[in-house]
Amino acid sequence: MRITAVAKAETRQRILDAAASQFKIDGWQNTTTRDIAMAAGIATGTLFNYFPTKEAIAAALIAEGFDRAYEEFPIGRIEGNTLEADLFTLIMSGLGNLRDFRKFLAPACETIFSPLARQSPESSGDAIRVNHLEIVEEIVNAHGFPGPRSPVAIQLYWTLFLGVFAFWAADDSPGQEDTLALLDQSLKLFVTTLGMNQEKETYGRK
Amino acid sequence: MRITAVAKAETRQRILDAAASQFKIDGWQNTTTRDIAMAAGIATGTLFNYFPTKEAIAAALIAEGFDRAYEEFPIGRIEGNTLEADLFTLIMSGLGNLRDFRKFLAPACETIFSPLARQSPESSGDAIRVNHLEIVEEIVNAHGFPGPRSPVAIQLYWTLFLGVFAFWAADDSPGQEDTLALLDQSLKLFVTTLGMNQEKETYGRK
DNA sequence: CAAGCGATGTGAGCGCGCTCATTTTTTTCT
DNA sequence: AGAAAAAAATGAGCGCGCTCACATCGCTTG
Repeated sequence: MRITAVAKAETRQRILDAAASQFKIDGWQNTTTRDIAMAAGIATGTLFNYFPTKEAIAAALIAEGFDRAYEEFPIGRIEGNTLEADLFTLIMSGLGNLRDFRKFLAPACETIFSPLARQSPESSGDAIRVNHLEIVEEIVNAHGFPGPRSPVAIQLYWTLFLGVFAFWAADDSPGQEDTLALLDQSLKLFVTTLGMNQEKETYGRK
Repeated sequence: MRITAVAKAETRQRILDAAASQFKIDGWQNTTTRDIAMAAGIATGTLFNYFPTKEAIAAALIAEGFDRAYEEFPIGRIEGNTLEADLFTLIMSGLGNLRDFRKFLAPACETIFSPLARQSPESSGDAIRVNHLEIVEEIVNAHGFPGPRSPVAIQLYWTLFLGVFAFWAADDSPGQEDTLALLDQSLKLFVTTLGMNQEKETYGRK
């Protein structure tokens, strides 16, 4: 039982490594699940014992990157920073961790992140979304906007986040400075929304 | 040459009708291109002479709905309305035309609209996006925000639009009132952005 | 150690979107 | 009208993501 648990974790990691390197070589579309399985030294069927879908593999890579960003984020928060600055730091940290995957993960994220894919309640991307929103909620609260947020505000945040993510994935400007500008502007708008909702609770579902 | 042109248009329409009704019955995922072809009375191969991909069929249905909205939109515009109000009218009109498709088109749009799918320059959804942005640009200009818009502003608009679209597709609140609230708020933010960019041109790519 | 059993690995096979060599239909030319 | 060329339709077939009936492993028990 001990041995197998370790073996499973190792296999899982081997799949992720194999997938990451294959994606880098051939891109998302051109990498087949058979390729990944072969590179990881397992049968195709086995691969699907570890990840329910091909996109779940990519989702796991993305989740890893953002989880690392959450851990790195200073527990105390605030320290005189504005809410915008904290969210800016958090998001750029997450994107930074995904730097290596930027190019080839973009097409994958289409399916993972799309707000339109919401029909599958336990999709690969849903966990990432929920997790991310929890962290953001926490930070927002720490800055004196007591929750809970209205559904409109949450929806807006996620929409803006997706927009930034998508832009970042395709942004070849030097130092991704265009992404920085977009993120800055997006966060300003989000905080504006928070302010509005704080004054007049017009949009929450009753 | 005359006869075939008419026949081709008829076949095209037959495909769209067959697809729409099949989608309604079985949803997007469960409808196969073979189903559509059979229902339209043609071979599967023929279907792909008319539409390059399955998603292009859905894209055509969506484009039809929005094109109708563009036509319906009063040419004079403005007439004392705010920019928000005009955009609100336009978008709600487009969504209204897609009412019948709302439920089953959502998963399709994932691939069509996703900002992450930008890698394919002549994808089915790209034409819809470009077309829509042109109309919006025109309306914005008519309201005294002379173009051209900064890339950040355009990206933000499309992001917000997608968010609204996605929300609408899944919104079962009575009369889609939650969508109305989200759209209202989204447009406010967009106009805010326009105002900011007008005063200080900070974010445009040099 | 052998038998039993759950957990894990396996790969042939399914149904899908889509392709392309071929056949069928339509148009053009004399 | 008939022959040649162009356009359109066809469906067997390909490669993909994913499944599932079965094989294999490794642990527990007598």
